[in-house]
Amino acid sequence: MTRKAVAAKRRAYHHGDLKNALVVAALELIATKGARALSLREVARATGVSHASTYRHFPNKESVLATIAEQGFRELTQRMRDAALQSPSGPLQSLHRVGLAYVAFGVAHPHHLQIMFGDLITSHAAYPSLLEASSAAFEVLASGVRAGQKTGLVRGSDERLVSLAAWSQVHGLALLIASGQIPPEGSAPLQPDTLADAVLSLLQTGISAD
Amino acid sequence: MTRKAVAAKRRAYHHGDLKNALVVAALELIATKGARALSLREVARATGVSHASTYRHFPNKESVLATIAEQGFRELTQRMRDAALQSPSGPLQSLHRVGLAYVAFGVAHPHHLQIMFGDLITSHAAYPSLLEASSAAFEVLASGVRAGQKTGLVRGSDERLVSLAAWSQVHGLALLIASGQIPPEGSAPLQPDTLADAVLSLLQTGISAD
DNA sequence: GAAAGATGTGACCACTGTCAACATAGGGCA
DNA sequence: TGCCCTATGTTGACAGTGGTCACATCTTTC
Repeated sequence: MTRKAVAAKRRAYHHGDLKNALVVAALELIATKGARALSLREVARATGVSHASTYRHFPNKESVLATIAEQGFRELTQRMRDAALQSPSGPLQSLHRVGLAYVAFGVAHPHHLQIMFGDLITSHAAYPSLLEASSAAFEVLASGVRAGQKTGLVRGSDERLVSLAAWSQVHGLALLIASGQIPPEGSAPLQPDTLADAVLSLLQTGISAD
Repeated sequence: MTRKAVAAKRRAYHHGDLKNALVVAALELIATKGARALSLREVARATGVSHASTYRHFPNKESVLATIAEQGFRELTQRMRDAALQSPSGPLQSLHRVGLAYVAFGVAHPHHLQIMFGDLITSHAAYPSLLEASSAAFEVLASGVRAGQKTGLVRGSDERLVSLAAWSQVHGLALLIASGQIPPEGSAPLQPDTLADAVLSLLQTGISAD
């Protein structure tokens, strides 16, 4: 056992991995109380550390959120990539699954979505790696569209427009579900995945080549 | 001139219409500094009134935001209704225009959109009139879909699903544009309305009957 | 014209993000 | 081995916030 490990065990003055510990604690708090209610002091408290120690690892609160948002984009990208590759049965089906993965992510992590797309982070441009992570996510969708267009299965005018349509559809649906805005009128309450499947089918019809 | 008016003129102890004045001031501040940065004390300061007076008219900060959100939904509803009625050239065109109106609203009032759909308001259910206002907005879209289905121009299985698809599309697009997430790659930067028009055409193709 | 209710005020509380001065631990060099 | 330097953590302070209270002042009603 190294010196460091021993020190860590008896809750040493130096934590050893505070930066990560803080992010983890922040995620837990966000999961229970929402992103907006997050306070750095509470995060520090939960980590068993003084309130100012945060500032040795992050310049400010926003940058903590930016870190979390970036992680969110990376996980979203991963989920979409996995969905795209799983049983490669053609570009359209692949795109459909990517969309489902996006919605599923949003439903599973509504708070993450809020941080990623809300206004908690004033300017994404201030965090290059965040920007890069979000572009990577968008790129999964865009490349799916390109593949579809290459095989002639997806309408071909402008890749950006079709990608954006798909992105909007999936993004809007995820947000509406995640924020509980879908009106549950009627006898049978609609399940998120059923709903997503149906909605994405309509999208698919729209973007398919004639 | 009434007593009240005279009193108002010399900045009386009693304001006369503080509730509205506060909302107006809040809107101005939000327009310049964003919804998240809004503080009740600043609103009170801008209105020339003590910070505690706010609490004679609103139980808390959230309810101020709820009022603003409600106003937003009412204006959105109005815009969509106007768009639907303008030159009645068939259900599909009408729906298309409603969608454009939605996106236009979002682009014009991104902060409003944030308040209406963000997590600034913890539970919409706590504000019945807000809930009613948002339902009214959704209803404009839904009734457009119904009209399309009645004339056989829109796919007919489940009205809710088609409405939701349209809502998602338009909502997602508005949010992506309003939050500046659309990647401006390429030589020609896409204009919001051009973009919305193109995306909504794809949606239209998707929901049209074969 | 007085009592009752509505509306505005200032003092106060607990809490927040952030900063500066200080404390301590660990790694590199003698 | 021992010492210094730097990275990391702490304490204490500041201004600003949402919210409540007792109190002041105005309006309405009888």
